[in-house]
Amino acid sequence: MTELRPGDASLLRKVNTQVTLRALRREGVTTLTRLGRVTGLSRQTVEAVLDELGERGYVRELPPDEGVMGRPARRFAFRADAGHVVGVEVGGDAVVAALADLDGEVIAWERAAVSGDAAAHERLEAAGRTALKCVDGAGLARRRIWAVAAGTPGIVDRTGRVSLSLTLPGWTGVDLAGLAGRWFGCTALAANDANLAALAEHWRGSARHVSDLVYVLLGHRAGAGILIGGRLHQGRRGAAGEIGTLRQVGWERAVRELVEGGSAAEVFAAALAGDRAAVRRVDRYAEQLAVGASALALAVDPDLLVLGGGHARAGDVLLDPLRRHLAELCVNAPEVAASTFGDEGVAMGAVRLALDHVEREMLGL
Amino acid sequence: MTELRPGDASLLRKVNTQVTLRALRREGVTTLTRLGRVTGLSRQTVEAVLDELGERGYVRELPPDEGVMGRPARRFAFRADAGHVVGVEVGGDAVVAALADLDGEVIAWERAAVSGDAAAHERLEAAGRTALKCVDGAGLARRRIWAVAAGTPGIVDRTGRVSLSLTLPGWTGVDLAGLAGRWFGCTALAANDANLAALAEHWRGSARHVSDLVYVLLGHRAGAGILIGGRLHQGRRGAAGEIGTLRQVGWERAVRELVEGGSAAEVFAAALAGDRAAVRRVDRYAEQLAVGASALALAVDPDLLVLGGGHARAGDVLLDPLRRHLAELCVNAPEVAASTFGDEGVAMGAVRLALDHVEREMLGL
DNA sequence: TCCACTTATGCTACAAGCTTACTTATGTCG
DNA sequence: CGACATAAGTAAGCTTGTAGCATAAGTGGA
Repeated sequence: MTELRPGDASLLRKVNTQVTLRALRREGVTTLTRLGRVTGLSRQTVEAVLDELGERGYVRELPPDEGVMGRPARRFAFRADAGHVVGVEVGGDAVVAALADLDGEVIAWERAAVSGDAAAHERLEAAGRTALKCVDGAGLARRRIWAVAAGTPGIVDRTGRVSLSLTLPGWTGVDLAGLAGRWFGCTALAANDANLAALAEHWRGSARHVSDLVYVLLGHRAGAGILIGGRLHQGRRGAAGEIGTLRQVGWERAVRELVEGGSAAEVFAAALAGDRAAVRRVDRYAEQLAVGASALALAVDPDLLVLGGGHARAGDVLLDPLRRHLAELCVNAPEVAASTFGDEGVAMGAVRLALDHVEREMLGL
Repeated sequence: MTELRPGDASLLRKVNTQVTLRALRREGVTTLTRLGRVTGLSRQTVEAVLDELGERGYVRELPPDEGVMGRPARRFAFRADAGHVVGVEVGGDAVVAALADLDGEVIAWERAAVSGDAAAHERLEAAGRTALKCVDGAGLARRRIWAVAAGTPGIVDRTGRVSLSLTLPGWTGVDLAGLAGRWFGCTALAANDANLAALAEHWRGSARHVSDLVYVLLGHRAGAGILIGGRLHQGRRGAAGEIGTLRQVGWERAVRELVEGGSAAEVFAAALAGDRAAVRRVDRYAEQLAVGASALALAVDPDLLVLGGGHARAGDVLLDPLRRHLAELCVNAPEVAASTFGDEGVAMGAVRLALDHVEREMLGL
């Protein structure tokens, strides 16, 4: 269970700092008195906390509002530009980097194509170059980056090493987090791409008001990420959700079969237009996906199943047959929704992961 | 995420009460000074906390030790007999009740046979009777029971209602927690049997030092329970782990096929003796189980897979082929262990669930 | 029997953090 | 320019915590 430490008075301050900071960020620009009301803390306490946060650079005082009754209130705001994070997707055929401030507002995107059979060092170099370009292009000093996170296909262990990659050449064994740390000389994290995309959906996507979530990433390959209690569940070796590798489930084969008759986009378009053969092909794909998806759904019993990745852009052409097949297989199938992010989900999730780390640090563990 | 409340000084006291209580229970009979050292709190604080706990009846002061150097130290002990809980398994063909004190030491067991096709009200009556007999037989006043928990096959929702039972007649829709609450007029909880057995293994069984765990219950029917981060994961509707119902997995059929040639115990015994046909039969059973087990393992990537229920008593005769088939199916299969509890696992888990509730209450939220 | 030694207790002083109540400052509005 | 509204500032007091030191209550040996 959770380790529990004895608390002295400073613990109180930590808790109340956390409470105040959250309220301030939720409310936006706010007055002292209002913060007191909202948090349930006394004005004095809020003031003391804000002073401290101001000294540390996280909070700024604004000039008082004019034209209102009574003595002008002191106004405060969270300094979202106090620090920044970078989230990177290191994918099979592209690298996507996002630069974001502490509010998670993305300031700049940067993309680069990478060959599917590029060697590991080429892929890494492309990732680093793209991340740096993203920051430099935004005119931000590199030392302003507090954390970096990277997402990539394959199994990534807790230290951020790729412990197994079946799709990218030479990728197994790469210490992705370790190498990403050198880009800006800051802490770096790495995780499986589907896991990060799940995080993004929970943060700002289709799964905002949900606590247990299964995310299925469909594209050149299929993978899954799991959130339980709003937190990433990675498993002992980071392999949680890798059910697609089970032979009986056969996601790999399903993807291959789908694109036998042309590109996936073409098949979906034809099905949408009413082409019988394409409809059957999509239905067959959905049926095969449903086997793995229902296994995940039955194992986890999530509040929501989100479909993301390239194929999810097909929308209901794919989702409706999938829902049908799921209902056949599951006792009570979960709701199914499409991802709200396009091909930016993984990078967004990486931003969220980096922010999680920064926010923990910000308050001293 | 977790709701975060502002803290005043009383929060500190709560935290330190928790810390002190845990240390006291871990150490057994202990002196004031020692508790201070162990917890990292000052002796004064520990004393104040212990005074309070003494008044509430949770802690007792013992006469000082004799024959040691120096001034005799005041000695304290947790009063495990301050309250009691009852854990009940309401199974297909039997009811098992356990009475335990606050340390989780079982004071009395009580069992009763129930017909597999008994009506719901008969089964409930048998359960109530058994629970009451267990307490009465131990000479304990019924009002000393602070909480009851019950485990049963089928899907049990968060309120403790059986929302789906495929094996017990009339069982679907029974408000098990609500009815169990009347036995002793105290709070009552209910959950799926495999979930509770998983809890028991993590508490005092094979999974003590593990945080993510999949428990597979094998007997007349097959079910699974999942622990993540040491906590029960029940899912949206309490159906997490119900992968056995997936047709492709076919646990129900596997169980049927195993016992075609005689009772399960006979088949396992024959296999152990070297009977070729029995060995093949067990291997086939293991192979079929492995499909579902590997799906769970790939979905959750647990630290450990525990096998329990009647068939797990077969031991390595069943476990070894299962390990073999799992290794074939999983990228990196988890370790597999047999349950340490016989047919008492579910009731033990129910005891743990009830204790969890009591311990939360003991400290005020 | 008595005295030195050991160890824990009891007491006092004080610091951190939070709250409440009251006074004062600084605007707007008629 | 005075009344009113609103929030800031100030001071006292409570709870909970820690630290240091004198004191109590045993053991053990001369």
